[in-house]
Amino acid sequence: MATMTSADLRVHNRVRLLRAVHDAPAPPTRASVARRLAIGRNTAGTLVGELERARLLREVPAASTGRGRPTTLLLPHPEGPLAFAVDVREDSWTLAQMSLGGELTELESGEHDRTPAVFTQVGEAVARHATDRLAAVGIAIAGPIRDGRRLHISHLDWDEVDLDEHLDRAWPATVVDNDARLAGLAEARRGVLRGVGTAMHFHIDFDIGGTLLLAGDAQTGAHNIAGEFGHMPLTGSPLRCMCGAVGCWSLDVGVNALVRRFGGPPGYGAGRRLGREVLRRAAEGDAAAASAIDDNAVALGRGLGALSNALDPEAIGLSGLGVELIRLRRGLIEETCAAGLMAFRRAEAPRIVAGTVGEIGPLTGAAEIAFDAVLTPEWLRTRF
Amino acid sequence: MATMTSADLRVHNRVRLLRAVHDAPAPPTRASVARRLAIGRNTAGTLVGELERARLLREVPAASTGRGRPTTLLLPHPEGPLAFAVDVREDSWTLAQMSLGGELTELESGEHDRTPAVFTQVGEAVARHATDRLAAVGIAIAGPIRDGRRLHISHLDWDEVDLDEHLDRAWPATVVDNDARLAGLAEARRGVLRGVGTAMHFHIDFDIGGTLLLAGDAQTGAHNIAGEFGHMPLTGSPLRCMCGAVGCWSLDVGVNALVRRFGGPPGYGAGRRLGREVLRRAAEGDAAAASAIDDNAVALGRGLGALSNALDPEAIGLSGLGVELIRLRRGLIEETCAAGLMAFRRAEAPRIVAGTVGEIGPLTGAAEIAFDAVLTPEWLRTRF
DNA sequence: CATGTTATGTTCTTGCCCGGAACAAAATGT
DNA sequence: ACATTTTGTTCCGGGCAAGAACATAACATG
Repeated sequence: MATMTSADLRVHNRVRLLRAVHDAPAPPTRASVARRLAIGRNTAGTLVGELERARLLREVPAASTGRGRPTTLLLPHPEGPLAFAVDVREDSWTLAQMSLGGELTELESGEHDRTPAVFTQVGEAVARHATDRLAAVGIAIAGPIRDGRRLHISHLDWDEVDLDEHLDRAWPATVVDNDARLAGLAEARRGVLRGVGTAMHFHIDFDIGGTLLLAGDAQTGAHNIAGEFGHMPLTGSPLRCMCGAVGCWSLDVGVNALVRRFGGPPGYGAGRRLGREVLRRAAEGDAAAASAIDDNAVALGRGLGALSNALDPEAIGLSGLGVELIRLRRGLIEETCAAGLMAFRRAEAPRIVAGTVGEIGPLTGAAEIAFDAVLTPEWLRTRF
Repeated sequence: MATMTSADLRVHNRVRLLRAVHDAPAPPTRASVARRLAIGRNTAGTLVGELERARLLREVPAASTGRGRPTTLLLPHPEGPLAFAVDVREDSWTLAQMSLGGELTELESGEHDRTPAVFTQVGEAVARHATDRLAAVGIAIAGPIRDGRRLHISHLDWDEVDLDEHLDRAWPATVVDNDARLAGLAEARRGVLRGVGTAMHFHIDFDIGGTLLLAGDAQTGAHNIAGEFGHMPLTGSPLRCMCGAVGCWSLDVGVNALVRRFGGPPGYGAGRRLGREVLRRAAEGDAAAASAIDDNAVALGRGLGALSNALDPEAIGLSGLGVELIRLRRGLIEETCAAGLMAFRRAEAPRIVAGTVGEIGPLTGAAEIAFDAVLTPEWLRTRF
């Protein structure tokens, strides 16, 4: 709750208005935003006028919907700020841009050599596409990012890579976060978890990562490394995990569990292929594959039940392999989840839902945190 | 982010000022509050004057601390609002009052018959002490409270008791919450977790309950039943828990685990005595008792490590039996916690700290949530 | 003991903000 | 053609916090 003078009030309302435009599922009208924010038509007129002169919004006549004087649609200004989003996966990366309102456009993608040199590569791509419209960059990385800079990515053998040493000083304002958390944030802002007050989201890839989502924001923890739900001993596995702990949930859920089961080849590209292969064989009736999928679903459900007792979500989103598991084994997941719930919770169990943002979840989330840095009083002040 | 007119600004700042007085560890001076809120001395003067006329604050000359014109101390007004707090335990209850600033005074206590009739009893006690200063009542109850009204308390055999049927219509504004969560809230507001951005707190009694504390607020979940961390399968127990799930952490941590180990008598009063007895015998060198304490500490540490991976707290508070466990077995708890942490977290493990609020934690937390209902623009408007 | 220093309180002015009222404008419905 | 509905626009009024200047009450210094 920051200090407020009457001048700050204007800034505050400008931010609210821009945030309303950004968060709307479709471009809203000036009149609807005024109603939504509970401000007068006169005030809305003033605010929109200022934001248009600041090249943040553009007004175009709206198609009339009935009686009454027609109003205008609020669109991002053609010279308005853009957020860049980068998704750094285990062997490739993608660069995209998002404009106010959430429209995402892919700009470029590439492979990388699994060393931090990828950041130089990405930096060059950013420089190629950057214009003076670029306001902030968000980066999604498949691993924990302590304090927003120190990377510990076991599957790339990055133990404590300091991001600041790899981001050129010429980089624009940059925020970095974990891909699973950003996938969850994307669902909370623009997907199936929109409007849910308390939600959990899990992104299931090789292992399982996730985030607690409260009122559309992802919980980060004290060192920005919250969300490693996959490294809790929820399913009784006796194995030691490569994270250093024993019995991690991730040993039983995700592609790695399938790879271990079928003695597949190591290596992440190969593992991903094997994962798809197992899904395909299960669909064709292969009993061993089906049983592996069953085990994955059961382990997933057990963990979801346990975590629901602790965090009481209204809904649980799943992405990555989780979408397939819901499609193939919804009943099994829900049953095992219910079995893990305290009895009195079972009547009102959390909804388990498949993410709707899809593979661009991390990219979308990265763009959202970049915009979060833009839609602030501080940034807005630079524009006036 | 609510609507704001310039008139709301004044209300907003009145709330901020009162909140600053309430949250301060000791009565603050007018000048210090002005600095803290970053408002001018003139504005502070106006605000304090208004709040004094509204019988919310009283100003008394402050002892001078050095050079400069002496300022005034901001104290609760002698006719100002009071919050009542009730702690309903398994066989007894306590009623206390809190004034602005956090001073807690016990008013009355009693036994009860383990039926919801306790609420009638408590209601009569509240009526005995209520004056027109009473602004809100907070109640702490040892069990989950779904949606703030439906109670599921297994050890009292309350399956789905509707609180609204037992709270007389004449009751003042009342908020109800779980005792473990409120104990954590008390530590976050007035105890060892004050100022910690992300914290977990666990109240260890017969079993273990807790809460995630974010910026001094307790996470409630979608149905107000978050925090049942004790009902996650974190320690590999094969037993079925009376909650309906299997392998709950609470089966291995808390007084119930000691009772089961020593085949002690059922019943909560007896269990509590046995718990103290085991602690005493362990202190006297009894090997079986010491081993039981060890097992409790090990199970506690394992769970804390697992949960820290997921939630990344800066500090973990413990109350109830947890205070004794820290005193007797800090090393063991920290070791097993570290073993459950992902390796890269071990260098910066969460601090494990004993609560400092003590047995009045639930009562203090209940008073805090009652004051939370008072220190709002809405309530304040009724006072002007 | 007189004077300077420091921190705070008080008063007045100024710039800004939002809401409300009244009116204008642009569409639909009859 | 005219009423109705919804929105945009203009102007005014009440209100707020900041800043400057001054007043005040303590301590510090010699």
